[in-house]
Amino acid sequence: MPRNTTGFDMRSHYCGQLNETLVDQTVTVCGWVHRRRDHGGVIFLDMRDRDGIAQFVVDPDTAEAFANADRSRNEYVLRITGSVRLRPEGTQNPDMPTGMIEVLSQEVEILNAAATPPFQLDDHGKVGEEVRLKHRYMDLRRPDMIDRLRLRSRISHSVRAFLEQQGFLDIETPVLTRATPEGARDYLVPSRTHPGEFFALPQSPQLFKQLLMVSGLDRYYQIAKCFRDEDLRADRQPEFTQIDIEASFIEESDIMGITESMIRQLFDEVLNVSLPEFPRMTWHDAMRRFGSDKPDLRIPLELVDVDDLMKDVNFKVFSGPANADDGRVAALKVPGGASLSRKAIDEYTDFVGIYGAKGLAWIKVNERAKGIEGLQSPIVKFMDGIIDDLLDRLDARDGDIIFFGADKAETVNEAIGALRVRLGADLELYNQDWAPLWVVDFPMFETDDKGRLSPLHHPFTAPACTPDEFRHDPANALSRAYDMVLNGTELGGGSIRIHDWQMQSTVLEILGIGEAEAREKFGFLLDALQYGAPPHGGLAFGLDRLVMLMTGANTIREVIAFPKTQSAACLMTDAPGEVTAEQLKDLNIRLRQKAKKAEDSSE
RNA sequence: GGACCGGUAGUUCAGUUGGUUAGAAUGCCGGCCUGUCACGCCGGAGGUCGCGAGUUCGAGUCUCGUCCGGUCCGCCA
Repeated sequence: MPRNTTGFDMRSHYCGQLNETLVDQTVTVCGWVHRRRDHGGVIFLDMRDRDGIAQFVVDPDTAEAFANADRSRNEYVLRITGSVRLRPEGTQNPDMPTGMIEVLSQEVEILNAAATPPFQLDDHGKVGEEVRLKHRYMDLRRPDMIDRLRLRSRISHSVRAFLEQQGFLDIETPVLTRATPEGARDYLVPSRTHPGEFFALPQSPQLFKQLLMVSGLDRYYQIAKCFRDEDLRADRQPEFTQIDIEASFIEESDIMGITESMIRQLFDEVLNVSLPEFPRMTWHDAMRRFGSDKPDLRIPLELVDVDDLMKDVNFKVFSGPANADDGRVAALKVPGGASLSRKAIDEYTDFVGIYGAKGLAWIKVNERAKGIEGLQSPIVKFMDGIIDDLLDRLDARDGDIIFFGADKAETVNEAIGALRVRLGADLELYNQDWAPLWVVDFPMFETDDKGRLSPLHHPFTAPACTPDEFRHDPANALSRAYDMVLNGTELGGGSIRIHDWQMQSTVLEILGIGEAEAREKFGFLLDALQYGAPPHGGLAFGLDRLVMLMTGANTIREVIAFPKTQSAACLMTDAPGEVTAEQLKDLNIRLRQKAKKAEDSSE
């Protein structure tokens, strides 16, 4: 009997495990025909399974095996028994991990035939994502996809092992729960037993994990599915996965320390990367220096304030924001950027326009020694008298370009912050592979367009000041929230929570949630906070984004086995779908209009 | 809700100023081939040009609408 490394009887080895140490041994593998090369007198079968690809040779001497190999086509499922041997001199394939050996097949059993695949599974043809998603079970056979899912599994395993070792308990929380106001749009599930009422799928286990702290579970974690019915992006799916963590009797430094260790150990174990210390940056500094609350520190460019210089220039586009309370004039110097073409600059002007910027001023520093003559710019004529101060402050040198944003501070931050990231990518300015950091000292609230306060994090975040100070000036209060950022992506965020029911009531009141509504929607939380709630806090990581970064994928769809499209549909199952009239009746639901598909077919 | 890009053979794409029978590569099918590994050679099949209107003597090509996919803005506590 061959040594069996698979633990099951049907086969002895995975294809990827075959190597020189097995020469002269008889092995049995099961897998898919990756490719078949028929030379008339001899047939080569590249067999593929989860572990890799190996070459099998079928000879006419074994007539039955040869006939089955002859019948086989791509993606047929075969079971092959044969003996491992070194490939003849000159026929080794150094491009294949198993290329030193081949298996001379004695038995070829066709376990299942396969229709012609809808697309080529090898790396040699490009395939559109739409086709891949429709036949996702085929797409997932590709080694790239298997590798990403395998890495995802290793990541969640590493995280679980770390947290278990630190005494965190894996506790499941409900998926059918109640809708709470604020936040994202809920996915709703109608209740049959309570006609007219609905469950909501959780946007996160936030309230449950806080209640587990009230229960005294002390340290909780869960790899939990979360649901938000909002429009999608490359890094956003309607259902996504969080590594959710909460602990009691802790402060910011405790939870930040332990989760930073977790991420550092994860990168070490899975990628063999030792991450640098995570610097801490205040939200205010991040916005000022990078125009973003999740700065990509791989890019060595910074926004520089020049409001003071621009207050008196004869150029209203700059002097206006420079003198306005909510305005900002910021400069972004790109070393060597003077070589950018007019066309490229026009494209960047369009780009910042997406974020509401009305234009993009610039100065090319061609030859600084020549003074104004050495500068090329549509705006330099307005800079009389300040140009030297400006260039000194930016340490501008020959060959640099300086971009300017002047508008409301929020617009400048968004536009020039995005431009900074775009330039980093376009000009390949990255000076390190991994740039993690903590962003801290977030404001409690932001002001929405109607002048109301809304929470920057969520309404259970504790303020970083005394209750008296908080009530006196909530608009300027800072929170005890923290975000972990990696390469310009928010990996996770969390906070120390409010554990005092009066403070929680105050926050809800400031957010415009009246006592009656708070009682109705959050009554169970306010009650719980009165029954001995410990100080507690936690954090949640976006697992999909983490895996995306660690695998180098461009979208989180590449690290999710069965993702949805931008319109939140599944091309494989065709979900969502219609339901029968009986089902709707059971749920006490009548549709206001016919579904679109029905409408199309009836007209 | 909005901006932009795309939809032509199973797949990836080309298709000129609106003009004959819509092409290529790959895949697929058949034949040949005993050392290939994206095997090779010969032959063949394969198309509602996303869908619907309109303009025109004539539409893959122009116009409008619509559906689908993608990127982004808004949105995502």
